[in-house]
Amino acid sequence: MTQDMTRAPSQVCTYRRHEFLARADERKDYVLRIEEGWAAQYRLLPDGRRQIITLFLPGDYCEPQWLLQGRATLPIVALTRVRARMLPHSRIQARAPHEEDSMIRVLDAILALLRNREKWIFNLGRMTATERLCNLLCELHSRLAARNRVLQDRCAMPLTQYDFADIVGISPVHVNRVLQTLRGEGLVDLKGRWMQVRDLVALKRLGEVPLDPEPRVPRAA
Amino acid sequence: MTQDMTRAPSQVCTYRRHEFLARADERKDYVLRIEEGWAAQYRLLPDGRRQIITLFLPGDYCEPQWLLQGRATLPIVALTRVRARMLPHSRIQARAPHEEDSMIRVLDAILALLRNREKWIFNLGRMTATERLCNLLCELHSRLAARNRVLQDRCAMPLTQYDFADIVGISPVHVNRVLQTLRGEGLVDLKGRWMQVRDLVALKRLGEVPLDPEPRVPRAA
DNA sequence: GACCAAAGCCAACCTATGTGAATTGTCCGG
DNA sequence: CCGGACAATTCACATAGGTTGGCTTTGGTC
Repeated sequence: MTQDMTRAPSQVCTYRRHEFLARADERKDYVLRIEEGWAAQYRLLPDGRRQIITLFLPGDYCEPQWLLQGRATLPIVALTRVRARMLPHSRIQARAPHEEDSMIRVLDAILALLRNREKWIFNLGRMTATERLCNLLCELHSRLAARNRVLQDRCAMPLTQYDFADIVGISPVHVNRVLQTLRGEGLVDLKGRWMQVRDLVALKRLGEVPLDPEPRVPRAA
Repeated sequence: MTQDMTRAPSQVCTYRRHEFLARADERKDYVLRIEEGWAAQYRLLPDGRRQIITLFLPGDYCEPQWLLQGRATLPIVALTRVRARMLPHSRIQARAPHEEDSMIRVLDAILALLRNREKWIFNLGRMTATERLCNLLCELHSRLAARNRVLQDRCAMPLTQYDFADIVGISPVHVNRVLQTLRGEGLVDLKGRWMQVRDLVALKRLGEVPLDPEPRVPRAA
């Protein structure tokens, strides 16, 4: 029987914290799907200034563009231990249109990235430190919730305050100041690799996150 | 003879300054290719803060994503009088792979946008006002040069200082201050809708733009 | 050629955020 | 239980860039 690319088990790989999932300009004939752990894509200036451009969370495709450009542009580093599945381009192309890991799904992921970057260009250009941080926390909360990784307002939060700083474009010291106030006002509690969201509505308001419409009761179970 | 979509003349449309090429969430079954004039995509907060996310210059596809998502996300406004060619999705799909306005060309444009946004997230997050402005001026200079719109270090520059402010995420007043110094130091001269680049190398250095390798002499003419 | 709006310019003052450097807390491996 | 490394916290001080408001120049239109 000939090999069925669409069904062949794909390879799983793991990375330790601080290990690279990609280096700048490296050739890539696959796309990763993160199964566990967090990773970050960043850009660095010789004088040490660092900006994180993209965060990859469990369930995310890690660099869907690799499918179209065949190479990485920026380095990607593991922020925690990471387990990821390697999806060779050939395998993705062989998938039927609406299956898991099909071409369409990956293209959708590219569009989602594009829109997320619209948001961050706005945040970095026009919002205050507090607004940016609140916005980030809301984004993380909702992305984790979408993957069923929020329980009772609590979720894992592996980012250090330095990581936060490099995402929202402020100094680590100021991250600390802002988090203190948010904690003091009873909005969120960040402690020991965990985040507890105490007042999501207020957090969204501060972060200029559009409130989503009242969830309607689902028709049937 | 049946109609040849790939050859049928596409419609040209024009917009006056401040007219919309797109509004948020509008359906789009075409992509524009700008022939003349500048346009900007932006995001606005109710309190008036505005951030320009993308600039469209002559030769650019205006919102290549429309091909994949069938709708606009953010408004796009003409910064000058604009002339653009409407490329219906069907026409793009009918094109042979490496022809003008083919699927591949449009996908490439999407990838280019994605990379440009990596750059701007970095700029907004980690660079100073002066660096951002210099970087922007270099970007514009090279994009215009690529379309043969730079003559003797001079090119048209329709952006107002307010526009600059909304691109690099600072106040109009500060744009003015920075431009004065750049002018004073003999790097660039911005005056009356024109830009004259007096010292491109220094400008790139200030803008943290990687210097490109010495242009090699082409093999043959 | 006069008029008006928009764009550019300027100065005084103010504040959000950065910097540097020291202190404390936490967790992990031996 | 101890030491080391990394993360969080604090404080004093510095500064880039924001804000307000007024004035001037430019350019397009009647």
